[in-house]
Amino acid sequence: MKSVLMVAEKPSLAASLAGILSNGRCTAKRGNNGCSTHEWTGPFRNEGNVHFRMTSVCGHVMSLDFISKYTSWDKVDPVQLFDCPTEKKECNPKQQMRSFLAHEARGCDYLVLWLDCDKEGENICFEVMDAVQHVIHNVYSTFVTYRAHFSAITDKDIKGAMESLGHPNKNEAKSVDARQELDLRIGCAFTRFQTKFFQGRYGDLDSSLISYGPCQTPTLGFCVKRHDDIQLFKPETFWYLQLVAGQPEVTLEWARGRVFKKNIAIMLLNRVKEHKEATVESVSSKESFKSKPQALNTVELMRICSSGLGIGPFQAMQIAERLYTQGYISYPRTETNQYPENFDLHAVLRLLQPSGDFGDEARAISSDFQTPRKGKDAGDHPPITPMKLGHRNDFDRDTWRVYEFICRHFMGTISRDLKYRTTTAKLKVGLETFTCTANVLLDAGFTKVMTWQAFGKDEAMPPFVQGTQVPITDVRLAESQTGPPDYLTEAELITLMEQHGIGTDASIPVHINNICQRNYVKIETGRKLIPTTLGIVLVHGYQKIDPELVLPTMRSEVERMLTLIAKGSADFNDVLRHAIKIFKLKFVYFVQNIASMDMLFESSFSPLAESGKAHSRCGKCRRYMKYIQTKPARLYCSHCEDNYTLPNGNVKVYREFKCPLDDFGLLAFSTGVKGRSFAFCPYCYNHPPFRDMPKFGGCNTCTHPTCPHSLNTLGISSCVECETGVLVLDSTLSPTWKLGCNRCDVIINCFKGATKITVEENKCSECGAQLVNVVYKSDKSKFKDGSEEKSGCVFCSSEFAHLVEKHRAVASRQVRSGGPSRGGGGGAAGPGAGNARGGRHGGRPPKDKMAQLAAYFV
DNA sequence: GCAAGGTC
Repeated sequence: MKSVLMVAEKPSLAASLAGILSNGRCTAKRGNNGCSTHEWTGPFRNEGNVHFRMTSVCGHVMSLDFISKYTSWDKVDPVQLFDCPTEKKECNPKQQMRSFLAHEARGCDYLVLWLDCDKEGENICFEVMDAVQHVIHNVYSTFVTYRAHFSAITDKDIKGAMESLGHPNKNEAKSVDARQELDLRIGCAFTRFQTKFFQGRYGDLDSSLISYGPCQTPTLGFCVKRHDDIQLFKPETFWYLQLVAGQPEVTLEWARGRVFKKNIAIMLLNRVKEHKEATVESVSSKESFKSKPQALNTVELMRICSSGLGIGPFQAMQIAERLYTQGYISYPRTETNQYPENFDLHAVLRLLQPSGDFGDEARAISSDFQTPRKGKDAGDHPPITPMKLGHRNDFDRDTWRVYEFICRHFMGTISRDLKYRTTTAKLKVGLETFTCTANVLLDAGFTKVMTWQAFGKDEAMPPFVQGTQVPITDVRLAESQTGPPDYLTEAELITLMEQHGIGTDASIPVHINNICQRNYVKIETGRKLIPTTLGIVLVHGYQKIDPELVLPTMRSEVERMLTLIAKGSADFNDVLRHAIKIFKLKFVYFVQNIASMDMLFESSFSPLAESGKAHSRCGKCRRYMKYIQTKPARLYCSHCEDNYTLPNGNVKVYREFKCPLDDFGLLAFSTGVKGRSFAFCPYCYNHPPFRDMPKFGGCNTCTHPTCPHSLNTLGISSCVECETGVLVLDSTLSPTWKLGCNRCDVIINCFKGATKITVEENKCSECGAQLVNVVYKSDKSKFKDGSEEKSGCVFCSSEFAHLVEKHRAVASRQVRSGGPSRGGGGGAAGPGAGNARGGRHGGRPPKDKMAQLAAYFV
């Protein structure tokens, strides 16, 4: 018996297709990459019975990238990315999709491709064929490989597709290859160039990546456009007449709406004032409808989640994905908003009826079932509908809200339209016309279940009778101003993206998420998108250099060229070469004129030279803080609007270290090689986290139990001179090392050139100081026996004696007792070992470190 | 460290 391999785009679809094609009689076996294989026996074309094996991929198998030589941002000029070689790599090497497919293809004579019926699906067809070409004989032959064309996952459609198999479309697949290559080259070239150009110039750019992309940049463009409209808006004053008449009194609307010239308004007012009565010219009423919704597709789901539920599209899709994998809703990524012909709407309605939350509505609708509206059938997946009844307690709050919305929306689509009556009265005063309208609800229709769209209160109207006179109670001139538009809402942005073909249902939330994460826009209350300074400056910069770079039409122009490839009317290589040439020219021009964008950056951000080298991140918002060197020296976080006082002296960023308490980037303070130095957290320095830590203290006064920079971890012994200080290892200047007192100016330089020094748990049996472990590079060892590593006591170990010197910090205040006798006057003489041990020379022995710490806690 | 497109 012959065998047929069939491949779908995702595991869930493979299962559905196998179920339909085998009439529910297939076996299933789960692969270790999440893809299942289903098997059964049945007839195939004119082969009689064959063995079917149906499996799937997980979206694309391959993705495009530059060859490894061009991955370096430092060694490669971005302009090279327009011509350099690319290669296809497996999207997810861990999945081993290619070898999985090859394995499943063993022994198969035919290949039937069930990928989604769009260009991406066509492209994946060829990825699958490539993966199995060495296993299935003649896989590129039209007698071996077939393509199923289906537009809905229904019995009829799927079995029909099996009866009329076609062939994969090479041109459509190639158009996707071209799109991938263009996006890669253009996006990466611009992104690398911009990032490298601006990153090194400004200290307070709050994004580590200044990205450009053919979808994300126009998306940002929409947000900035609205911002500019608001900024450029000039309010205009206008005037209008308000007429009060009738019994009960109503304020009527002026048919002219408003006028922008005051003297004209006054003239018209005076003419009206000549009359004491208004004439009822007509009273008419008509029935109006508000249509029930169309079946739900992805974009509409995202829009309503954002505008109605306050859940962003990215999160909404994550929730929808989870609801789908748990079987509560149908596949959530679809453009189609029309139910398939034989879709069993009643079955869905039946499963909702037992619900305690909307079961009443479900039952009411089932006895008053209405045919749903027609919409668009994109041929991908059926609309999003409930598949299983869920209960409030099954989900977290937002998941329930999304699920409940999907259920209620479904019921809305098979409800009646909302019906209301509008009554309009037209009153005439001289030549001026005034109207009064009142709406009265006749049938709530779908709003009974979609309660958030409910009709407002019924409106009343005085009993105006045509042809009669009505006394005018009052007429006055009102003044008002035109207002600016509001910022773009997320729902509006989604609509704009959809209209301009920016992104797809699956990628729209990703693009919006991107421009938020890159700090180009912020989402404020009401899910409005407010562009940041960075976002505004970027878009304005493009507009100065090459406005096309930010126009949504740029994407559609590329898509138009790609369609030529897909239709077979243009050659793949010609189109690609042409498009790359254009964008390379644009890129070169952009690079040449980057100064005009830089001017905008200059006026919005602080050049790095001015803001000093020390710029560390704020622990609250993770943005870089401004280093203000003018006294008093401080760090300023412009986002949080907080200031942090700094010690006077040299302040540098202390590598990548962060304070474990507040996430602020650690800094290193020093007054020179021979002066004091310590690590500190700018937040703790101003707001000590522990009672025993002094204000304006460094990490060497912090009693955090585990932080690798704290007094607890790096303390060695009590100070050899002052009463309360502790000598703490300072590694901020390594490979220069010192023990510094955290209270006075005592400094013990030691172990110069060591690569690593760690403070050990154990104490010296003689003086009680913590032991240290010192490591030198093998060829740089300073130990007399040449060994690389030794543990011992800084004060007592003879092997350490020649590596430890003691002196007082230079250019600092006099310490209390002083005395040149101590420790041989700061020379290299026996590191105060004498005073540390004996105390006979007036010094005290170093106390037990933990006892010292305990004293701190009191 | 980069794009956009699938899907999980």
